[in-house]
Amino acid sequence: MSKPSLPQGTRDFGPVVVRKRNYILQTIRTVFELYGYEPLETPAMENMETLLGKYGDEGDKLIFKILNNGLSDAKNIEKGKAAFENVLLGKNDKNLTERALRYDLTIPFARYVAMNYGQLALPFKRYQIQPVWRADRPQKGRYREFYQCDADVVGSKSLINEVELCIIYATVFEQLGIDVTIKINNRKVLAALADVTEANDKFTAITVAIDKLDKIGIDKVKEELAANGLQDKQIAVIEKYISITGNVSEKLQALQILIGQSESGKAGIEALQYVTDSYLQYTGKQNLELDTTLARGLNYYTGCILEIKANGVQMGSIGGGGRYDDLTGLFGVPNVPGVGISFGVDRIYDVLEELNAFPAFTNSSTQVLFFNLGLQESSAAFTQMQLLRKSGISCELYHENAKFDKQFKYAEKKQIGHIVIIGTKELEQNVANVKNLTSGKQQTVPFSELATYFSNL
RNA sequence: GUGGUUGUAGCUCAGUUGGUUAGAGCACCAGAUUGUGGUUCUGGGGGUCGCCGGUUCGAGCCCGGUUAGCCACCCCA
Repeated sequence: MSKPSLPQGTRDFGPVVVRKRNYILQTIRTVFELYGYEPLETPAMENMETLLGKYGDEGDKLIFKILNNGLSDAKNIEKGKAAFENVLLGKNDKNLTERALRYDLTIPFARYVAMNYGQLALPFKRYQIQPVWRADRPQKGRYREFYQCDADVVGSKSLINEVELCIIYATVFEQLGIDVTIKINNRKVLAALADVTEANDKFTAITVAIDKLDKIGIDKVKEELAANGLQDKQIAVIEKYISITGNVSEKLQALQILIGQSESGKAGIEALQYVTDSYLQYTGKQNLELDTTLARGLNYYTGCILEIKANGVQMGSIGGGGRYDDLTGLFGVPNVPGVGISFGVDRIYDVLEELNAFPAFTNSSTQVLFFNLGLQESSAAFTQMQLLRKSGISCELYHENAKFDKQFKYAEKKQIGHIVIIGTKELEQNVANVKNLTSGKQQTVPFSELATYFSNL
């Protein structure tokens, strides 16, 4: 038998890692609930037609497809062979695969809203924390199976939602102890830029290029724009745009001059003005930054777009989101606008690890280990242990009568803070010897006071 | 999908121009030590050198293929 292994790009999460991840997820979940968002879960797999065509050509290639069952049945063999020929041509065929693993949480959410539109109390605010799958090649911070952690509100055009989502970001990262900058921009501003540049047909190319500014620098951006067929005159306008600097109001003023005459530009500037003003008014924080070069790849965004940068850490964005006008239109229910945000759990984990910012309690769940010193002794220990457990103190009894050395090492390895020794001497007097493994101090505690002793630690 | 790089004990890694029986540290097990761990000492178990093939009298080392990890590009979280 060959060595067991994992599929490419997937991971096991051991006890220590799960505990730390749960801490992150629980923090996010609690804040979502605090702001009135409701939980939703959707299946790991969706029908192929639900997913295809929603993420662009690149996206379609990265969808994990599920092979149909029963292909070897006599009646299916011919259909299967024909379907396979289709697949070899790069097409999809229902006779070979009609289901696929979900690629993100937003499209399944849109599908859910479209299916339940009549029953939902609008606006519908939901959060969803589940894994998604992509047939991408793994690299740093990038996996084939990873968790997304989304909050969206659909059925409302109000910019109050944008403001609240920014505050949710700020609250979560404050609770996690990560100093962040929330970057905001608006796709309408970008559309206006394409408009005044007279390059509406090159909108995607422009956004993709300027999004890379901080990564590759202005010269490479200009090269990329030229490679995409933009004239020098047009590139000059774009250069003017990405050179905008200053604080929020200075940037907005500069935008006003550059693209304020365009309908779309005006709307985008107004939205940015409102969201940044309100955010400052409600939080008093200065960490919401207008970043005119923020573009974000996903093409369904139509309004404000957001991205989170952790300060003082070398790491890509740890969250992002934005407004989309008509996602459910893809499923036959038009005119349901929405806006949402997403947390990058894996990267947040890496940031906390790098900052050494996980709280101590994430290290171990067991607080107390009862030593096993024989049949009589361990029986008494078990009785005391159950009393502690009733008081909410997590504890365990060493599984067999082993040497002290072994029992100590077990406690040490599991980072259990205290051990309890009940031997024949202690048994006679109804007391236990309690040792704090961190300080090395030991004291004798009567059985009747054990629970109070540990509760008061 | 394209390219680079790595794969030797549970973990981190040595291994000379190809040459007897592949090593170290940590971890593990046993003893010194039958009710007080973390230190120390002694001994021990553990390997298809990722996998398949080729060159050679002889391959951990050279060549080809393959697979997995890591990294970069495309794209994205």
